[in-house]
Amino acid sequence: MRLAELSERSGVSTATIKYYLREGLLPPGERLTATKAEYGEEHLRRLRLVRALIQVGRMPVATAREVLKAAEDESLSQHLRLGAAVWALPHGPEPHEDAEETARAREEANALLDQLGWAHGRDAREDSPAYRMLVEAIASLARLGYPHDTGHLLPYARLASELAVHELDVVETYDTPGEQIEASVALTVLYEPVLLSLRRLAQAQESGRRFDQA
Amino acid sequence: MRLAELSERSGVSTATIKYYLREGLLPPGERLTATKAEYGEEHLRRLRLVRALIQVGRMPVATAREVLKAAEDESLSQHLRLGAAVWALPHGPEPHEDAEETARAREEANALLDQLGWAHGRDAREDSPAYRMLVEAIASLARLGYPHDTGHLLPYARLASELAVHELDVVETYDTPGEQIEASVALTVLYEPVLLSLRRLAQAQESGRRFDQA
DNA sequence: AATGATTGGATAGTGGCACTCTCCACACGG
DNA sequence: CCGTGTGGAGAGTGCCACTATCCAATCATT
Repeated sequence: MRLAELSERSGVSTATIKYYLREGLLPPGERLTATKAEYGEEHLRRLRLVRALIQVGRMPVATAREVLKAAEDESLSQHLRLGAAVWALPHGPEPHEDAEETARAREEANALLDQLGWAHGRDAREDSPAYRMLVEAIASLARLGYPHDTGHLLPYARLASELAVHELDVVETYDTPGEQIEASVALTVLYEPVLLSLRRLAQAQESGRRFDQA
Repeated sequence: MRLAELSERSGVSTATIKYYLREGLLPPGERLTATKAEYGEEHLRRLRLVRALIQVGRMPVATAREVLKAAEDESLSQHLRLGAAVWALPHGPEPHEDAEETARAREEANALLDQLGWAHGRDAREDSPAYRMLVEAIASLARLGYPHDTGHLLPYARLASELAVHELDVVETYDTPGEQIEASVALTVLYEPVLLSLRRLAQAQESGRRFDQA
């Protein structure tokens, strides 16, 4: 298929597809002549994945490129490739290293993770964006005087753990490593808005039940 | 305290505080003379909340203003004021109304919510950003051929529901409606990164357990 | 008083980013 | 053989969260 058809089938403008090609998010089509290139179904699929990463996952374009590169890098272990998307997901501001809440938040986070027995990569853990995101969120809660102790956090961690098991089960239904990687990237990113939107709907539901009893 | 002190205590530059004042995110200080204004502890607190909404909650400045306005609007019901932040949280792109997956995603979402008995505001539900976010996420999953049926989504909804109950319990520990509103805004926004980061850490943990068994 | 620094306020500018517009040479189709 | 369409490349656009610059008033110090 030509660029125009790729555009029509994906709902992405040709200008934007050209931009993604330039940025290396999409492999070039097969050049037929100087002015014609052929794109296949896998381009369409890749383009949809890219859109999902960028629009639904709110990932910067440069980051999406890194994720896709890591996912394709066969020299990395399956574990690292699976984690590529998680590592690159947007994660907000870095912790204020000079704030006193940050140090306490870090202790809180470590206590929580230790208690859960999430010892895997304990050394590397503090480098992870997700860890820093957790620390900053806890520090923000602390600054505003809201609860952020292990007791309040544990339910979240327990649920997160359940979800991870469930998600990896889904990933393992795919046969080839390549499919598993792509599934992991897609599910990590796409189930995030599912989870957030359901939480928000549940809050509305519960708040209505308590404060707006009809 | 003066603007400079407010800046120092909050870690936000004076230029940015002035910007927030201009944008109406922060009430003006008490003007003492033509060149002096006095800010109180409540300004500091409000500023920290604003920062949390914008930086941690990734909310646009204009949106944060709306949230805070709604939270203060005493003509609204407690239920609506509690929901202000949820309503305004960033929620990604609007569903492609002309895509066929969207219609099916909408059915899927309705089936799920009906099954959960989340009937509250069923009519208004489709207007809610969270609902549209859910539909778009399901449609994206469908486009990429990943599972998005009620069976897969139910666990997420169940967990979301647990969290909502837990969060509303915390909100109800505050005495005055004003405190409850602020707590609701802050907890909605700040527990979101907590949940996401824990999910990502749990994934890393679980993926390591399965694929990188040491 | 004189004076240099500081304050709050207004305005214009900056930088990052995701596109998007404009050209261009080429080539296919009638 | 010519109008339309194609893919490629570079510059431009629009948005947005700040941020830098001015300015007049006023405070702190001499």
